[in-house]
Amino acid sequence: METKNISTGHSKESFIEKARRAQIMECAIETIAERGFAQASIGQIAKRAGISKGVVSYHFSSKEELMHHIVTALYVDGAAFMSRIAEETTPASMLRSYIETNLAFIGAHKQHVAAVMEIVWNARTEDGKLLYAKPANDAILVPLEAIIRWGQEEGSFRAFSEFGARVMAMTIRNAIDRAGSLLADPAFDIEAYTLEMATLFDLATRRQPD
Amino acid sequence: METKNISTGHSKESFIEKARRAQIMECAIETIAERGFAQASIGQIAKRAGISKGVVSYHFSSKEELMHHIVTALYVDGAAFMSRIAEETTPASMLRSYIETNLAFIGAHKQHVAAVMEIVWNARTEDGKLLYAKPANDAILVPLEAIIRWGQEEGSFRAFSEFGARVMAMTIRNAIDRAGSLLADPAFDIEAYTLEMATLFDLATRRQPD
Amino acid sequence: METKNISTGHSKESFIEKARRAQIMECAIETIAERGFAQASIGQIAKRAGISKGVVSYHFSSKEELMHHIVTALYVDGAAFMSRIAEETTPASMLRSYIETNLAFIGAHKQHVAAVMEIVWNARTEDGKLLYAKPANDAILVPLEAIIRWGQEEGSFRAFSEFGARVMAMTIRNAIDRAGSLLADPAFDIEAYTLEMATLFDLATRRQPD
Amino acid sequence: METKNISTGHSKESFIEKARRAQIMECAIETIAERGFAQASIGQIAKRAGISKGVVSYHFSSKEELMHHIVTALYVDGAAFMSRIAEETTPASMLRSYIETNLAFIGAHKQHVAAVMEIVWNARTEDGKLLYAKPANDAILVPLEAIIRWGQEEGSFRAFSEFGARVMAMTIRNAIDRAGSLLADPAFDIEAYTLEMATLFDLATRRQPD
DNA sequence: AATGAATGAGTATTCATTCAT
DNA sequence: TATGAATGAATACTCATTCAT
Repeated sequence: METKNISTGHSKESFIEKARRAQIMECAIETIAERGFAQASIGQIAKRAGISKGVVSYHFSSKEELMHHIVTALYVDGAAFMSRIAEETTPASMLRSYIETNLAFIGAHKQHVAAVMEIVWNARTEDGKLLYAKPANDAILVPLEAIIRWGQEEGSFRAFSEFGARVMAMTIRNAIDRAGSLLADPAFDIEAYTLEMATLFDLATRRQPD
Repeated sequence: METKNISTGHSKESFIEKARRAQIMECAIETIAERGFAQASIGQIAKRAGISKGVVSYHFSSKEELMHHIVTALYVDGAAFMSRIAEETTPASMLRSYIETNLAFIGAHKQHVAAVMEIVWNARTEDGKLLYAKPANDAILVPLEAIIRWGQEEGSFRAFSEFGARVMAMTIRNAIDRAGSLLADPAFDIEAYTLEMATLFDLATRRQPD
Repeated sequence: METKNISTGHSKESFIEKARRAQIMECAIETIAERGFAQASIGQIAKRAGISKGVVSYHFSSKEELMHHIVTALYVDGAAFMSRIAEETTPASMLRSYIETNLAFIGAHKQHVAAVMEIVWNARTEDGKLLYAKPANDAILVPLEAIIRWGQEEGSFRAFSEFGARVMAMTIRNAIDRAGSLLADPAFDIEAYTLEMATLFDLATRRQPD
Repeated sequence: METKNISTGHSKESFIEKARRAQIMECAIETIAERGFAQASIGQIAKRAGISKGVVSYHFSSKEELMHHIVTALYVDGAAFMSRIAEETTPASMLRSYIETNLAFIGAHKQHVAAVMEIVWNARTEDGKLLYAKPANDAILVPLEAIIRWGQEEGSFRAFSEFGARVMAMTIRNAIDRAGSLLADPAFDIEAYTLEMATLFDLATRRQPD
C-alpha cells in the first residue's frame, strides 16, 4: 500500500530526505510545545535543529505544510494506537477504554500532542479563519457519539437526546484534550486522572436506577 | 493656609477618554475574537476602529496594558454576574447554578469571552512563559472545589478523594470554557447545552444509591 | 538549548559576509559622521549602502552591535598605530610622539574618528546612561599620565601634583579629541596644528628654569 | 521625579507667560542635562514640569525655538558674567581671569552649560548640518585670540604665528568646555582644576627665557 | 542537498506637532 | 492660557520566503 505525500515536487523520498524531514518535524514539535505556536518561527526551529532556515524551506514548501505534517503524523499515530478500543464488548467498557487509551496516548506523546493543540487552535488562513479547528460537529466526535448511542440503544446507558449525546461526546473530548496542557506539570498524576475521569463519565452515562 | 487646586471640570474629558478606551477595547475584542490573538495587531485594531495606530498608543501605554484591561474587565463583569450562585442552599443546586450562570454569562459575552480565552492562552512574557494561564491549581477552581467538598461533607455528593474533587472541578471548568468556542457557531443552542451539562454533572457528582 | 545536529561538517569562510559587514560599517560611519548619531537610522545607513534595511539586521543582530563593532574597530586600528610611541626614549619626545601619532591617526581616519566620537557621546542604555563615555578617570588617560609621571620623576618635567598630572592628561586628550571635529573643515591644516600642539604641551610640561 | 509647578494666581498674563516660559526652559535644561539631547522629548520635559505637551508647543512655536532660547539665555548670562575679565591690565592676568571666570561660570551653571553643550553638539537642521556648532573660526574664539595677540605684541607672551594663536585659543576653549562634562562627577574639584589650568596655559603662553 | 544572503512586508512604539475646546 | 486628543511619520526589529551558488 502506498501513501502519497502532499505534493512537494518530490515523488520519492531518499533516506536523507526522510531523516531531515523527521528531524525538522521533531524540532518544530519541541519548539511549538515549549514556546507556543506564535513564537515558533522557522528561524527558531532551524536553530534548534542546527541547520539553516533555508533547509526548512527546502524540505517543506511552506510553514503551513510543515504544520500540516505535524498534525497529520499525530493523527496517524493516534489512529493506530486507538485500535484496541474497538475490541471492547460493552459500551461502558468501550467508553472506559476510549478514555484510558486516549489519555495513555497523550501521556506517551506529551510534546507532540501539546504542539498539535497549539497548531489546531492557532493556525489560521490569511483571512483569519482557524485552519484546523472545526465547529462542534467535528469528525473527532463521531466514534464517541457512536459508543454513546450504542450504549443507549443497548440499554446500559441512560436515555440521551441526539444533542445530549453530542454534548456528552464534546465534554469527554474536552476533558481528554485539556489533559494535554496539564501534563506540562511534572507533578501531574496521569493515572489517577484517568481513573477519576473514567469514573466520572461512567456515572454520567450509565442508566439510572428507577 | 489653604492651597487651591486648579480643578477643571473632569466629567467631559473623562467621558471622551472613557469612550475612546471603551471603543478601542471593543474593537480589540472583536478583532481578537475573529482573527485570533496573534493576528490582532494594533494596526488591525486601529483600522477597525477607524482611527490611527497612534490613538491606541495614546490611550493604552502598551499592547500589554490593553490586553490586561480586556482581561480584567471580563473578570469584573463576571464576578458581579456570578454573585447569584452564592444564594443557592444545597450543593446540587449551587453546582447547577454555577454551570447555568457561567454559561449564561458566556452566552451574554460571546466575543469578550472568546477574546479573553485567546489572550489567556497566547499572551506571553518576553521569555516565552504564558502571562495569564496558570497551572492546574488555578484560583478559578477554588469555588468549584468548595461546592464539591461541601456536597461531599453534607452527604448529597458521592465520596471524592482530594484529587477526585480537583479533577471534577477541572472537568466542569473545561466544559464551561470550551462552550465559548462553540458559541461561534450561530446554530449552537446554548440553552440545551446548559441543560445537558447540568444533568451530566449532577449525575457525576450525586451520591450513588447503595 | 539542545540542538539536534545532522553533521554538515564544513565551515566556509564567507567572503561576502565580511565584505557586507565592512560595507555596512563603512556606510554607517559615513552616515554618523555626516549626519550625527541620532540621525543615523538603520534606514539611512541601508539607503546609503543601496541595500534593504533587513540586510543590516541580517548581518548585525542589533543597532547596538553595529555601533559596538564600529567603536571596537577603531580601537583595534588605533592600538596598532600607537605602538610606535613606546619606542621613544625620553618623556618629552614620548609626549611629542603621543600627540603627533594620535593626530596622525585622526587625520588618517577622519570619518571613523568622528563617527566614534558621536557614538561615544550619544549612545545610551535604556535607562539613559552613556554607554561608552566614562568619567574623568577613564582608562584612556592612563598612558598619558604615565608619561607625565615619568617625566616628573626623571626630572625633565616640572613638578606635578597627582591631580595636576591628571588635569594635564585630560587637557592633552581633549585637544587631541577635538581635533576630530576640526577635520571636517577641509581648510584645516592638521600638520600645522600638530606642530603647535606639540610646542604648547612641551612648554606646559617642561621643567622651568630657576 | 520632581515637578516645578508655578502657582496659579490672578496676576498679569505677561507674568504668567514669562513664568511658564522660564519654567519650561528650566525643566528642559534639567531633562537635557540628565538624559541627553536625543532623549529630551517634549513629553519628558512637559512631564517634569507637570504640564501637558501642548503647553510647551503653546509657548514655544517649535522644539527648535525652545532650544534656541536655552542657548541664547546662557550666552546672555555668560556675557554679563564675563565683563570682569576686561578689567585686567596685563595679558597674563587677563588670560588667567578668562580661565578662572569661565570655569567659575560653568561651576555656577552646571546644568545649563551641560544642556547647551548637548544642544550645540546635537541639534541639526533637516539636512543633517549642525545648527549651532561652527567651524574653527568660531566667534567664541575672538576674545581669546585678542588676549593672545595682545600678549604677543606687548612682549610678555611668546611669539605666535597667526595659526598658533588660534590653536592656543582653541585648546584653552576646549579645556574650559570639557570641564562642563567633568562637573557631573561630584568628586570633581573645580577649584583645583582651575588652578592647574591657569598654570598650564600661563606656562604655554609666556615668553621663554633666552 | 544545503546554505548564506537578501528581501519586503509587518510588528509595537515614540514623537513633534496640530487643533478644537 | 491650557489641554487632551489625535495624527502620521519615523524608529528598530522580526519573519517567511526566495534564490544563486
